[in-house]
Amino acid sequence: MRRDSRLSGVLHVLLHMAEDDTPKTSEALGRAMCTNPVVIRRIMAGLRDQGFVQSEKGHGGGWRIACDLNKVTLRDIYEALGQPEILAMGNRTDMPGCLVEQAVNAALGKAFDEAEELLLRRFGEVTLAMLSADFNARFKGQRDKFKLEKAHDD
Amino acid sequence: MRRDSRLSGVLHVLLHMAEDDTPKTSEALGRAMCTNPVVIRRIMAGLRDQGFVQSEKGHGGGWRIACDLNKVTLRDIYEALGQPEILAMGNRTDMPGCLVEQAVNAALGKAFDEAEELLLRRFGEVTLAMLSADFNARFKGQRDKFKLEKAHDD
DNA sequence: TCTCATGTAACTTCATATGATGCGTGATAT
DNA sequence: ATATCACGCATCATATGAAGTTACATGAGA
Repeated sequence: MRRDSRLSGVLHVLLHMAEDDTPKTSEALGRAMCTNPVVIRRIMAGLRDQGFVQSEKGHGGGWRIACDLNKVTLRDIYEALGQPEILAMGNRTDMPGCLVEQAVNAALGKAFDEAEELLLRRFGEVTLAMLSADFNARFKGQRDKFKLEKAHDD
Repeated sequence: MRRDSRLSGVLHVLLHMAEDDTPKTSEALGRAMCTNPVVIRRIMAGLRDQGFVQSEKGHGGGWRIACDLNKVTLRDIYEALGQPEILAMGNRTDMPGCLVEQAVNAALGKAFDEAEELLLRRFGEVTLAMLSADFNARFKGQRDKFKLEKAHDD
């Protein structure tokens, strides 16, 4: 079962966009994501419709953040992507009248629902601003490490 | 994203097998599951290797339960299937060195791990005996309902 | 020894996600 | 004005993996 990495990908793009306010073309974002510009547009379409990003045509056009990073959570982005499937497993439904199947699906379905709910709850607890802050902390950490290494060279 | 229903399917088969101790052929189980006998064998192979079921060749052969239903949980069956993917989503890993990707994957990965862990924990809490009991309760319920309806006809 | 049933490997569909192409529309620079 | 740039979108191509199918070998019992 191949895993869907659109959410991971679009967050990657958003964080790159968050670093400065200049519009980024689909082509540039596609290069950064090792994918096709059309795929970028396809993914971003949902976010644009929800007002999280905006796009401009023509010279100097491209994509730009259009929301408060403190207000938008991973769950919002997940939903803007069209709520892709979370679980790779599911219930059989070939024989809805079969009591065996009903018993099995009841037990599995409960576990599935709980896991999905937990994941969405966690998504709802993380804002884009938190992600961006984490990135900047990592960036600072790496820079300091680099400085330290350089200091040792002196 | 098409959902994997092997776990649901194999539990269905096991519950049918649990109803009586006569061997069931792959062909009969395949009919009950609307699938091919070879698919049944393929799925059951893992359970056989773990000793949860046993198969016999030749006349009167087929599949039979070979474990204590009280001791075996959904998690055991899940593992006997080869631990199929639980989540349909995952992290991008195209650019492991990218700090943005690290930040994104850290946040998502934590949520993913928690959801998977919860699901497996729930699986571990349900035994095959519980499923079978639930089925029998449903069966009794339906029979009583049927009796009641019949009583009204009189 | 004939039939039945599993054990496997190899092959064929089939569904779906992703990538690619082409053309239309609007915005900006010259 | 018009040439260029960038998105919008429909459509087609490709790749991947699960499920289904076929074929044949092996072993057990009638």
